[in-house]
Amino acid sequence: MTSNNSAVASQARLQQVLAKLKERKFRITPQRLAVLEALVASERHPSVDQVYGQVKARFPTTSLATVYKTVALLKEMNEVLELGFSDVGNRYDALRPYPHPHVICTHCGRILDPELSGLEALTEEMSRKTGFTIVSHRLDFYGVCPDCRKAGEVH
Amino acid sequence: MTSNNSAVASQARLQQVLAKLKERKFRITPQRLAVLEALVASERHPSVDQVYGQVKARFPTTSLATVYKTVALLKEMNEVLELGFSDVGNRYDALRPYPHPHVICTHCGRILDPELSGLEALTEEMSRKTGFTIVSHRLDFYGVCPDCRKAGEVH
DNA sequence: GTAATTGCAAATGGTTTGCAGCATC
DNA sequence: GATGCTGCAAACCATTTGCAATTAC
Repeated sequence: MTSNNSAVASQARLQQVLAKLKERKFRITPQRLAVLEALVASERHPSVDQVYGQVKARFPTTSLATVYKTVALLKEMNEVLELGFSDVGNRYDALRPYPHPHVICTHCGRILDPELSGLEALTEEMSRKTGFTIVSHRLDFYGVCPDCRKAGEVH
Repeated sequence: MTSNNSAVASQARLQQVLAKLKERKFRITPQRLAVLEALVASERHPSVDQVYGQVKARFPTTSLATVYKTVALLKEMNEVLELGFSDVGNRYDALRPYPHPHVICTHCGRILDPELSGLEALTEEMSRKTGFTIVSHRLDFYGVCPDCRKAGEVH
């Protein structure tokens, strides 16, 4: 069921982004479509290289530069969220292209997107204490996921 | 007073890091000392290039590579916090080398380090909802600081 | 004296760019 | 048919690395 749900969700998201591209009179080329599909198909916050790998499987002539250009275009349209990690480089989230919290497992690299109810209060506290008008944020937690912890305990 | 206080604080911090270097039998070269002093003197979360600039003013022969190597050493010793920004590159904080929240003004680039009381609760919520053991985090808010907002209103 | 550190120059790796040819609209 | 897009190769830029000469201990 989960896989069906996310397949449906990514289909909807794909159509949404395609509509915005057309609206802005950008062309829907096969390469662009493939990049978009790869981005939207994954909950995994893929890297450009991972996207490139998937795209090349279907369109072997596709170049890495085209993937970069498409990602840059989507970034500019605010249709993809870029997550820069100094150790592991840039990751992308085209399903939720707005700031949201992440938890990253430092052992297996998995990234989850939990909902946190306390974030608004924290933003408010920040704004009150500094006088800043807060526009955006980045919140990542690092730790060990239950699976990796279990695996570690065995030894 | 504020400038005196921070001068005292950075002196103390400098001695602390020097002690740890000696303890680990690392040599205190003039270049290393200058890099350390530059790092510790600034509340501004400087880049490697900015540190290099300051160091070169006192030791013109110093190379950029040496600055990188010193920063890498301090990073490995957990005596400096690296803040990677995908747009503006890496910034360093040797005064508070542990995870803590930041607010970045998207207009003037200023970075503040406020204390947030609600962060522990949020970490706890995250841990409870995902089952992760949380080890570390990264929390940045982006917005406009009071000064820049005022400047903007004038026009 | 010896092992660590420096400084140089070359290498690296992820990303961007210029441009000729091609494909979408 | 015109304009935008692709793919290639070269350019970029921050960071890292190899190594001979230097220096802290």
